[in-house]
Amino acid sequence: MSPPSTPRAWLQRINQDGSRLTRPRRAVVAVMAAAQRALSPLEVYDLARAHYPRLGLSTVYRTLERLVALDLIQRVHGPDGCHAYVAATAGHQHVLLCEGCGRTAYFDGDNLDGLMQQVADRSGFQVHDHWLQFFGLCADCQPSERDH
Amino acid sequence: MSPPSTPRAWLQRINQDGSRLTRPRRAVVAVMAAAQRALSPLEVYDLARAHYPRLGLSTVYRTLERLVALDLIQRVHGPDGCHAYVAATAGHQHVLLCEGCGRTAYFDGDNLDGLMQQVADRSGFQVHDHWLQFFGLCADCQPSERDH
DNA sequence: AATCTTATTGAGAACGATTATCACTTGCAT
DNA sequence: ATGCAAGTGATAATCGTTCTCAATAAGATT
Repeated sequence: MSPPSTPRAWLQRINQDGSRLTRPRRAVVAVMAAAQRALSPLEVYDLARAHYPRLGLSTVYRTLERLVALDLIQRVHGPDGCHAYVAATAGHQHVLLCEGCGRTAYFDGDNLDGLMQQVADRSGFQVHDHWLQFFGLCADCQPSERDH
Repeated sequence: MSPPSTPRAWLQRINQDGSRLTRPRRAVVAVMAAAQRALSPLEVYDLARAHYPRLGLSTVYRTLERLVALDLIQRVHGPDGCHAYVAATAGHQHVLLCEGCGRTAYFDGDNLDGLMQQVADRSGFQVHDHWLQFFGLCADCQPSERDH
């Protein structure tokens, strides 16, 4: 049940959905499936025009929206921007975000069900979703001891 | 070391910082110190004009920014908007957000240090911050069994 | 291959939220 | 009371996102 990881598989999934396989979509998919980090719509636009120069910005927005709906990508919220997107992973995973370069990784969280239940009981809230995100610096963005 | 909870104490803190105690600031502080839920800048603007009608919107933005810097309020990120503010709490707390009305509560999270360490070891990231947020419906926003 | 239908597209306008500008005001130290 | 720098608000400028609509092209049908 893992989301497809190759552009080819993404395109199949789009097709299954009844959507057309257009060149603009191929370009956006190529970029998002290859991205190792969270990208803003504008970054996607710039990168995708390398594949298909007459791509329009509106189409990037529309396509990102659709890829989110298909669970192929997900939106990532950070302290600064809140409109970056990365390839999604299987199931409910938690995001680890590099504040230097935007690189993302996923990790399995602790089981938070107990805590959710406890909080629900105490607060009277019905808790039905959660975010757990870690922020830091990836290996490449850490100042090495020597550099100092 | 808990942040002050009365408007009076907030004003003292602003004063200590070397900032002037102006009427626009008093109006914004009055609103934020009383708010039980996350407010957008525009909402703050509307509410604060009840206290001081010739308040300008720019000043609201500037004041919110300053209150964040003083740790009196904090920015809350939600699935939809990312520009709402609530009164901050002592230390590192986690946010519980009502998706119906925006009401917020805080809870003490599990100790995530172990998980952070584990993730750091596996990923090579230096992890130095985290977010844990729960989303749900507060008691008032839950559809009661009868309403169905 | 030619045709048709309709989803999709891109250019540009429109929009809403945030930030910058700048002459004027006001807190507050003197 | 006075002076001055911090702060203010009206307005303009800017940014990211969404809307509009005529033109295009995917893919089914023949």
